Amino acid sequence: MTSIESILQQHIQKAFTALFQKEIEEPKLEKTKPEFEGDFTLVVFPFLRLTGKGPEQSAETIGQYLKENCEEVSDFNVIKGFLNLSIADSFWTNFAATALSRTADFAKGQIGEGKKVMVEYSSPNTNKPLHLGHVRNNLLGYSVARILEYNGYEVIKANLINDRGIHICKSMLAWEKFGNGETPESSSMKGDHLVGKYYVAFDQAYREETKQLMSTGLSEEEAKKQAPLLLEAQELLRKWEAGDEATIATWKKMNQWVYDGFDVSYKRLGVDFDKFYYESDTYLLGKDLVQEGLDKGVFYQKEDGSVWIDLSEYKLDQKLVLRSDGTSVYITQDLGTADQKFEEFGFDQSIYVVGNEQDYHFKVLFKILEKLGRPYAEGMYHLSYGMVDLPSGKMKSREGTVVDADDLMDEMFKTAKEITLELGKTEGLDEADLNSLFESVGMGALKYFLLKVDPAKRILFDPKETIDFQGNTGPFLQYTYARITSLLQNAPSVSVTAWPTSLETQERDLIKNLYAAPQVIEAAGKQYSPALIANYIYDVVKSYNRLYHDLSILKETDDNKKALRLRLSEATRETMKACFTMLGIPVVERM
RNA sequence: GCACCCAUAGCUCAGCUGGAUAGAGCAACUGCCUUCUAAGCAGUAGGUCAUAGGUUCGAAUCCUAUUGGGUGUACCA
Repeated sequence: MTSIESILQQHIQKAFTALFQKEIEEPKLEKTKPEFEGDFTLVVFPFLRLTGKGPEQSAETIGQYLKENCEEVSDFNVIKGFLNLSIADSFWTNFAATALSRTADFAKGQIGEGKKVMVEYSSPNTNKPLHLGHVRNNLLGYSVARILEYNGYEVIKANLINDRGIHICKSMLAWEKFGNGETPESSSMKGDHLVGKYYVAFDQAYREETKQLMSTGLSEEEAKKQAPLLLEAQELLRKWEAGDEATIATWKKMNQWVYDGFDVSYKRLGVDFDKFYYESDTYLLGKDLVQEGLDKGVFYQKEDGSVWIDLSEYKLDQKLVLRSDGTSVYITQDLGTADQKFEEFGFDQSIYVVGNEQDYHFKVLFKILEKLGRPYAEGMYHLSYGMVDLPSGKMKSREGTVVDADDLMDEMFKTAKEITLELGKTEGLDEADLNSLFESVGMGALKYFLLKVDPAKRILFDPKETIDFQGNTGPFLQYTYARITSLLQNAPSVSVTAWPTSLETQERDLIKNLYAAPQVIEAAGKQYSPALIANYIYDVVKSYNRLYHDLSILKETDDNKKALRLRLSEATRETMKACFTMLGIPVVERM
């Protein structure tokens, strides 16, 4: 379908040849501001050199031409240098009659047709439960994957689990020392929380030791390095790397506890994965790339044997890629993992959903891949997002100043329950229906709250203030969805003799919003931004609610008008469903 | 020190590749439920778009500097 914008643009180009004998590039069109008459606006200031006339006169001439030569343009007006064009209602009703009868297809994008993209997200450590920061990551990653799917991509959702290293050894050590064999079963604690408890226990004991050592006259730095607990944890890591049986057994057991816990949280968040990577499998990868880099002259070696890359010409400094003892660092394994992923999936694009504290890391990573001549380097993208902070500052697992993901979801459920029961519209729903309703509304509120803000921005979360359920929120959207559902359930089938030829403002506004769906979905796919979808669907819903409030639908006596409004209701519902799917927000049939 | 990100109403956020009098929601105040779900709709009030320059016919948007907040810059991950 040719968009109305490009129809107008073509006619404007024709107008310039016809009126001024000048060729112009595709002119930019804007949406007309609501306080003016019209649908699209051409700003004529940039063209004054070509027209040789003043702004009003130029606009007037072009407007006249369009009105006469472009059937979609029903009228125009000129204010200063702004040419406001009104699109004929017949165009909008025709759109409602045709494309909106299959909204879900209409809204789908094609930019990803035939392309494969990997989205890596979540990527947790296995020494502690998920917190609000992880929630943002998971929702963002999942939503972006969904958005890309909607744009036609084949999407592989990947999770690279950081299952090895000093942090998990700390939890293991603390559990061995203080745990008395405690298990998730014996403590009836979720496995990830149990392991997290020992991570905190380690830190407390470690601090204690550090303090002790400092009182014997050691500096803080020395004390931190010499604390027996840390040395033991490091020893445990060495044993793990050596493949010590008992150590591996404990490691496997405790990791499994964590996975069992994560499974529950993931399920509740509504996220899933197609492929899991484990750092215990990948942490040795990448060394062959180091050799390749040396051979190609991309890397250089110092006398002590360490290998570096000089990226100072890109303001990225010099970066170590291999230690002098020959062991790899974080970026080494990331290089290797990138290769492995590409070999396995042959993607066109690869997206890493990782917090903005790693901006530098990914710049370096991508630059190295580019310098090594990796064909896929161009398709790499770091979807960087801001931290979720508390009024007191950063969340710190070790210090217990975190908003726990499971607790928060419980909290959301509770609030949703309170509000729902207070409104008292739930008669006829049984226990199971009610619980699923509370869960959907609570999660809808949480997800919309986190996804509606631009990923680049940090989010301030105040645990003392509950997340809103009114206004620009998930529950507001869900409510509108439920209301439309109910309306359509009561709707008779109406036969149309002719679609209306003129529209009410509320109808036209809604249609224009619905019309924009493909553009918004495409933009969200290009920018990897669920926020665009969230803000868009809010606009759609607002315009629908205005129509719902101001105009009657089922009681409309003119069948043609009634049919149009029902069609718009269906289309709104379908558009919402599509957006909800992309955001991972559950739909609610009744609330 | 150097690099990157952010700064819009009391609070939380929109504002597309520069365009008309900067928009929502929350909180405050005011209307609207014998009519399709009031988790709704409508209205009032609230802004020197951090500051100062610059580019432009035109800047919240682009450039430079400054201030404030965050992050990174480890032979940690």
